Amino acid sequence: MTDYLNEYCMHDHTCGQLRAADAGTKVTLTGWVWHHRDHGGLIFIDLRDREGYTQVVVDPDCVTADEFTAAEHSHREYVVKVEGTVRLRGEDAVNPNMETGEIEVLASSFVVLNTSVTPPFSIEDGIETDEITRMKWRYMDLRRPEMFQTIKLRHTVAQAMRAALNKRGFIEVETPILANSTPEGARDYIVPSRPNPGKFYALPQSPQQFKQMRMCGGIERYYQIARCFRDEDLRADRQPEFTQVDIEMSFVDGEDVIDMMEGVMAEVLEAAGVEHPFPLQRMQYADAMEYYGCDRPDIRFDMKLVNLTEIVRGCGFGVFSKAVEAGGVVKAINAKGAGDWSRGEIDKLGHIASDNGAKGMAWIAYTSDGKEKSPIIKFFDDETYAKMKEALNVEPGDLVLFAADQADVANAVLSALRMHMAEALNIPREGHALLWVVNFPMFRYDEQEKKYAAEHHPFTMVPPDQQHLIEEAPLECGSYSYDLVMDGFEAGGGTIRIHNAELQRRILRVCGLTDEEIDEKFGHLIHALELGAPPHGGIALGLDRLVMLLAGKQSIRDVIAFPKTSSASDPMTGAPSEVTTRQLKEVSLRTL
RNA sequence: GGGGUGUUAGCUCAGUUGGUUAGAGCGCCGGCCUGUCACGUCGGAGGUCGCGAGUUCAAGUCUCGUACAUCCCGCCA
Repeated sequence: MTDYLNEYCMHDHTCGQLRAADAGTKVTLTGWVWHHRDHGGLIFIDLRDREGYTQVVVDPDCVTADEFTAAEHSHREYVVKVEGTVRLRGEDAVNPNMETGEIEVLASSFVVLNTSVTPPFSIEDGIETDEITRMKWRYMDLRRPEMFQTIKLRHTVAQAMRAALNKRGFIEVETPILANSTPEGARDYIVPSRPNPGKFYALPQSPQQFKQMRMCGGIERYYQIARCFRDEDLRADRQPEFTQVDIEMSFVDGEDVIDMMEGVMAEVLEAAGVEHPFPLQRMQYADAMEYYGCDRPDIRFDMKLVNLTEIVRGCGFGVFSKAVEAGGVVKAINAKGAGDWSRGEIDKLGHIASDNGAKGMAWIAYTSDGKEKSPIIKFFDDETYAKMKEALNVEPGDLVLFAADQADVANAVLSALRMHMAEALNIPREGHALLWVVNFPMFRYDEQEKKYAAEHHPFTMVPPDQQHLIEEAPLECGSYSYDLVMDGFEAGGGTIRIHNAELQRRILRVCGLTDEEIDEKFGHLIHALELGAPPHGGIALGLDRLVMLLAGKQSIRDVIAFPKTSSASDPMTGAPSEVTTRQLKEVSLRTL
């Protein structure tokens, strides 16, 4: 199966390939010295390449004196070529922990192809070396088997994606990296244009507009594994440059895109060795917010949010009743298994609430020996308290955590607490759970900018029966939108696009753009819509996140061959770095 | 922009109420060793305690500032 790896190169077998059946074969292996065990008169070397490792035995009776000396001095990460004969190990010497553990190669020739200084860290799986050290010597990190497996999984997923899309008539088309700045959305990475002093390109945040143009260009089905750039602060699941599988189709509605995508995902997951039932669950955006407090719920465990607003309306506990009076909500989660936590442990959860904008966090603990502990029980009358307990399905051993605030704050707090408690209580979250979250609102109100902004993006189609709401009641206006959610992460998101120029103008006006700005920034799009744009829609999948989840990694840095640190720098190459005054002058820039 | 945590040998870490010469494991270097596979064994080298101020008779330890890493909030249509 790995035979193709043995063509056009110095070796005729890989280090992961030889088995008992190969005994007696003369072979040539190349690789890195992994472990080196020198017994004085006999040397064992575990020779490693990307396919695995094989024990090489260097016996002074079988090689020249010079070769034996070379083997004695071949320490970690030396690159060597070994010729020798495969032989079965003695019964006592078989190593069941290695795939090639039944055999070893007795060297008849030993050649050092390159030496290595002492590696900065061990090339082993499961190391706890600081990430900046791994990044500074990223090529060393990539030699670790688990890193190769992850990078290979990424390749497998990308190729399965391509194959599935090719089969369905999609055409891969590239779009420009030097593109135009977009007025809304993330901060752009900008690139000065030398022939156009004072003007700049922007690196694309996504190929969104190009793919719509492509539909207007009659391609009908397009995809691209596209690099996207956003100059925003980083997170464990966010890098300044990342990869989207960008997909767009013509003459479709939302159902068509979802159906197509499920077919593609089924094939991708199969290629990645993951079993998952299809069709996928669909959840309304409103339900996701109500029961999970976020638009990307991890449904591998329960602990749903319980809405107590009506039960506590007008109750004696001022924090709750006032929140309701102010138009807010009171919601709670029941963390089963945390009822015996100490007051100190519970109080530590408060920072999660304050991090997410709440003023405080009320709680009631039900100890497993039947006691109730809480600073707030005394404020409730018996009937209210009984109703709360019933709604929360309270049993001994439960810890109930409350949020009383405006709905968005309460949801954010409880969603964060829900994830935290799942982690803290070690609630099983094995395997993967994919679902669609559908029908996002068209707009949200941006408190900072004091204006409406598109929840997904401003090119999203509004259902015909709701288009009258666009100006009348923007926040009540829905959209044809769908996110693919996996294990609590947004793995992808898509919409049906607007293909009517006037509707597009109306949306952009609600987002605060004047007609002049619309013509200036989106004139090309408006023109395209006026010139026979077909109904179209699509989706973009976050390849890094998808692979991160499939590989069971905590960070997308682990699935990107050369990632950046949280300050968007690369410790290996030193990027970003200063440029010469001359370079700046050429692009008509000067430093402050 | 804000908050949390961290920075001590090549790597991972310990370092007490401030007190003599800053330790361990792994790795590295040298010796011995023909069946190991985390080989064993004997010996050795290796430190501006992130950086800069300050307090003190005395700072790895206390204070302030700063850099970097990482997690989170803001931000990410």
